[in-house]
Amino acid sequence: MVKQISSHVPCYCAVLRKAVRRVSVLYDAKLKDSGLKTTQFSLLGELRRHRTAPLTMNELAEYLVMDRSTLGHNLRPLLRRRLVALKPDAVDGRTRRVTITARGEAKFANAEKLWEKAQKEYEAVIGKPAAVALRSALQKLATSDAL
Amino acid sequence: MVKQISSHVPCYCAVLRKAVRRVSVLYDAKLKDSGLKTTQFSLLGELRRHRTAPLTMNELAEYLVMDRSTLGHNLRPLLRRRLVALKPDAVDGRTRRVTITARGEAKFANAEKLWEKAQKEYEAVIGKPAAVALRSALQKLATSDAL
DNA sequence: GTTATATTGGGGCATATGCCTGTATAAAAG
DNA sequence: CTTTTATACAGGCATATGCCCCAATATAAC
Repeated sequence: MVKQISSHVPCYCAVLRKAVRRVSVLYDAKLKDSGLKTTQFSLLGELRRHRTAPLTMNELAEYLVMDRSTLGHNLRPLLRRRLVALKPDAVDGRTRRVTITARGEAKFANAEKLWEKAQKEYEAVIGKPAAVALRSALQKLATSDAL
Repeated sequence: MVKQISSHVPCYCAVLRKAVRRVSVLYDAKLKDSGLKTTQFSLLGELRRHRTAPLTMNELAEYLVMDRSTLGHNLRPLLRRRLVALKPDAVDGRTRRVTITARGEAKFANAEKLWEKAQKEYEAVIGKPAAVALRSALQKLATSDAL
């Protein structure tokens, strides 16, 4: 893209959404050859982080700051491709625990290299200190109880 | 929501997306009674800002930092509800200029009151100075040529 | 134990987002 | 003037997002 013009909009949400569109395009482009979208990459990453004690869908949704039904929808393509699996819980018949498969692990490892390039490019644009500070502010925002 | 837990994820994009989910829920909830989603409200606002000289779809997409096809999709529900209109350009047969209708203006004016409450609540959560600084950083990010 | 309440997740609906491809129109090349 | 190239937009495809309502299961109240 060239010579980006945009109104100076007062809406906090609108500006946030503009930024996420722009940044998502960057990350999705970098991840393209891996066959994963940014959301899918993040989802697999979260599962990887909880390999030893798989989360229920509710827990996973909370970690991802995502609606339960959204998580369900996002899991479907990954289930179809056997990158993740659902295991019925031993004690609670309602819950299913979400795990990353070996295929998923492999896919993630491959995508991680491309993701690092996206991270570097993002940092190059706004500067690493600013990037880290911004991420910290957004993390706080994303996990604020008060909202 | 209560007691939000979330991993400390290194991906700038993932955290940005988490934040946008969370904030969008707040704004959409506030705007609910207006019958407009946040994106629709922003879209109408942008049209309103250019009332006197309606933009082409390409121009509008650029202002919104949004893909052209995404804009087309987002316009469809608004066209259906007669909140916006497309006028063929006088000189260029390919372009269509997007305008907000009287109905759209009325809808926007009503939604604006609710939007202000969302803004206030958002500011209350993270503090007004932080909110303004964050918006400024995100605006820069959204409109950076380098990306 | 039976009933009431709460939790877990699924399915349907609508919008949001962007890619790729095609079509129509305009502008440039010759 | 015809051909080529560039631009503007539409449509199909897939994922992303969240709401609502519902069924199944579990827990609490009695």
